[in-house]
This record gives sequence, C-alpha cells and structure tokens, in this order.
Amino acid sequence: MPELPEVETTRRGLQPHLEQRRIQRISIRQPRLRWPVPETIQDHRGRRIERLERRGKYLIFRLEDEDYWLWHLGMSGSLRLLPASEAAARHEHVQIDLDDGQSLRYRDPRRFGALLTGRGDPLAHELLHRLGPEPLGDAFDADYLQARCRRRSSAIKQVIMDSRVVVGVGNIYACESLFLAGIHPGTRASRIGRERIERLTRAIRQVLAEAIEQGGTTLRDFTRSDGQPGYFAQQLNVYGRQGPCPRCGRALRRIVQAQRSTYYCPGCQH
DNA sequence: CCGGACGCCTGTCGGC
DNA sequence: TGCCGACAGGCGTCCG
Repeated sequence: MPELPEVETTRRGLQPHLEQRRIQRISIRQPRLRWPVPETIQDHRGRRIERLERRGKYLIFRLEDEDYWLWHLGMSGSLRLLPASEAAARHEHVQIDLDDGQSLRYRDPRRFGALLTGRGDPLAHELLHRLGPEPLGDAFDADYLQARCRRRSSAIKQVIMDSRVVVGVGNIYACESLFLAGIHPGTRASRIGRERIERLTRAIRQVLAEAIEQGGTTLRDFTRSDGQPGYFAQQLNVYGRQGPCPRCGRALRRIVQAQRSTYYCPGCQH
C-alpha cells in the first residue's frame, strides 16, 4: 500500500498526537510480521515518545533514553489512532496505549510490514544505512540521478524504484513520474539524456509533493491516521487505469516489469 | 557489483 | 454457488 506520500501523511497525522506521550501498554496480538516483533519491546513500557520521523518508507519512533522503533507498513499496513477502550479490529496486530487514553493501532492484513527496535542512531540501522537520498531533499537532483543512471542497463522504472538510488518511489509514483516526464518505463537508464533526466527528477519531486498535499493515494484500504482517505487517486494519470490517455487519447497500456504492473501511454512516453 | 526471480501473507475479483 | 488463477501500494534474499 504505502509509498512515501502515504507514509509521510501517516507521520504528519500521528506526530502531534504521539510526540511527548508516554507509552502505557504494548499489546502484540500477532508478532509474526515480516520479521518477528522483538519481545524486548516490552521494556519500552513507560517510555516517552520524543520524536516521530521518517526515512524513506520507514517511520522512526525516537523514544526517551536512546531507544528507537522502526515501523514499516509493507504492502497493506496502516496506523490509526483510536480510543484505547475500543475493541481491536481484524488484522490489528499491534496496539500501543498512550497516557492520554488514546491508542495507536497497527493493522496489516498481509503482514509484510515490520516493527523493529534499536538503540542509538536509527540511520545507522542495517535497513537504513544504505538508503539513497530523499526525493524531496536537496541531494536528489539531476546531476545525482544522471550519475546513478550512467552504468545501469536496467529499465528506468526499476532504477527509480531502487531504494539505494532514491527512497520512497513505489509502483504508483514510478508510473506517474515517468508519464509526467514523457519517458517510456522500459527505457534503459543509461540511454536517457540529460534533458530527460532533468525532466524525470522534476517529475518525481512534483508527483510526490502533490500526493503528500492530497494526503496520499487511497486505492482500497489505505486510511490516514484519522481514518480519512487520501485524495491523490483522483489525479492518477496512468496507474491502474485503462482506456484513453488523459493527455493524448491513445489507449493506455499495461505491461509487466520485474513482476510488477507498469502502466504507461504509448503516445506520450518514448 | 548488477540483474532477475522468489517468497513472504491475506483478500478480492473475474471467469468458468 | 464454488473453485482457481491473477493480482494487489514492498523488499530482503538468493543465485548466476
């Protein structure tokens, strides 16, 4: 489900409700997520949540006293705030009760998500330390992307979805960015010239920024932390669509790349 | 190093 | 109605 805009939307929704709250109770109903939830997470009962941050698609909970949590939503995960007294819904694997009567609920039908603990610098965690730059940060520009594309023979779509190159671009936003940039998703990365790389860099930033403004994309069950859907789905040009291209009217196409669906317009993307 | 395939899970949908 | 395959917003791991 969640790509960078959905994770950032979640972070922004939760932040004012979580920061400075104290963890009163940690209930792990299903510890078997992508990796088992560490049992030692119970040691964090009573601790204060100091900061809620994001790196790529990971949420970072910085706790009082140098411990942290990494929370990844996988394909179908979502985090919501509900009164602690409310009964757990189906697939609600984790519940964190706070000191104000509210509780954080993690629901994840497919269980591809993860909740991990660590101590010290979260950016040094093995899952984070090789990640590429944030697409909305200064380090992600045309010079950088061009350098990373130079020796890559694979399709440009795979390259922009590679978290070592740039974080947060999943299947939806890769398709949408390539449409905006007018680049065919199967183009070998090394064969894309400077001007097109510049267009692609701008397109990725634009698509992600607009999606965040719209509260992310809700296709099926993604909800923001307050239960509302995200509205970017209305602005998708190609992802999940069939029929005429909204720009040129030619029939949109669906192909498979790396076992994932790719949507594009054969008229607008070369 | 790169690239591609696999598997982890559950739910939904379309076709027969 | 039931069954079966395809597909779904991710990504670490394995193998060549």
